[in-house]
Amino acid sequence: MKKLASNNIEQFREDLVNWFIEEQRELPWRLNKDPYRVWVSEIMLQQTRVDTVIPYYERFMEWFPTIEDFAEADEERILKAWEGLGYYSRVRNLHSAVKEVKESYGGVVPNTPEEISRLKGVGPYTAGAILSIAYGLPEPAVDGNVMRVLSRILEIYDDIAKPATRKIFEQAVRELIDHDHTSEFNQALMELGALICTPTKPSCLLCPVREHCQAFEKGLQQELPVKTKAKKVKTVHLSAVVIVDPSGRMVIQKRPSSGLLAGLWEFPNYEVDSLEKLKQVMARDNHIVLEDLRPIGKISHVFSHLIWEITAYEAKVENVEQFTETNRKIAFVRDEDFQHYALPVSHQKIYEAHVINGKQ
DNA sequence: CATTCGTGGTA
DNA sequence: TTACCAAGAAT
Repeated sequence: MKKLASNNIEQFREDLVNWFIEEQRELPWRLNKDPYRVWVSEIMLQQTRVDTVIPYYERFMEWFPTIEDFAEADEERILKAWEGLGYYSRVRNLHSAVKEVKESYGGVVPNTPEEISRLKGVGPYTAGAILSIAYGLPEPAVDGNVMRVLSRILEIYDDIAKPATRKIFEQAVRELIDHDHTSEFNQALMELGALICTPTKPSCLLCPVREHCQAFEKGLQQELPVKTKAKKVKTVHLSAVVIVDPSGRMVIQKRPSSGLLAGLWEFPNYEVDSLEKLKQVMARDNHIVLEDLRPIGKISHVFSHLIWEITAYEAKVENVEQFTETNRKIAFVRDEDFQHYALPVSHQKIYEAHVINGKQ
């Protein structure tokens, strides 16, 4: 790793911060520096694109304008606020942490690294982001953008896929950060990564700090950062069924409170590969006989580490209340109730297939 | 440290 | 179509 010459650090800070002040995007979480608003934005932005987050963030702030509003919300409401964003443990952890701030910190987001890092869902990046953006403290906020940008500027070859590498970049930021403009400096590194110093084909000729960049000087932009490849994911075949009765009620069940898609609702489903096996399993486990059962579609759900290949069925029964399930909460809902439950995208597609099927 | 945790966009 | 990616944290 090369270091910037000490007499150039000051110029680097000035070039970077001035560029950010001039060129930053207008984003809803930049309206003010309310620590709660900054906090929510940082949680939503974890592994999630800015364009995706914007509408979720604006609705979230309408539903829960203050820490008190969110602390008082119930689980179904917070999951509904997050429906479609992914990584649902984020909103459960945020809810737990916000309640903790209300009860233990008088509703004021703590402003020390030790205290803020104790909050659920607040890791090294988010702690640094809130402390530097909302409170002006000179703490590093190292995300994927920052590692990419600084790997190029400082010619750092450490593998950014390795957890230990983050510490290298945190130390670099501690040496570089502008103590008088911590918010702008940290956001500028990320904004530069998003707008100029992109993963492929960076716009170096538009870069405000290319004079300070080792990779630009040596033509190494495409070689950095170093990042090892991820392994490919496995596939699981599922059969899911929309059980509906003459009154229009459907059966949904709540997923466990931890693990994949925790706490979301879904149509009953099993890891079986045929209509007959689905009937057998549901007769055994749910004490319901599905006689009028037919396929309505195939849905693929791609996760980070897993793929579901779902065969969707519709089953017409006399009374959905025949369905029992010992391990999970269940609900019998009509179309007008359906919107109050948060479902994963694949099960929303199953519902769409059911609706389309009914119109034919 | 490696794996688990979503979703939609893009080359 | 495949692979990678996008303001990471918990386990």
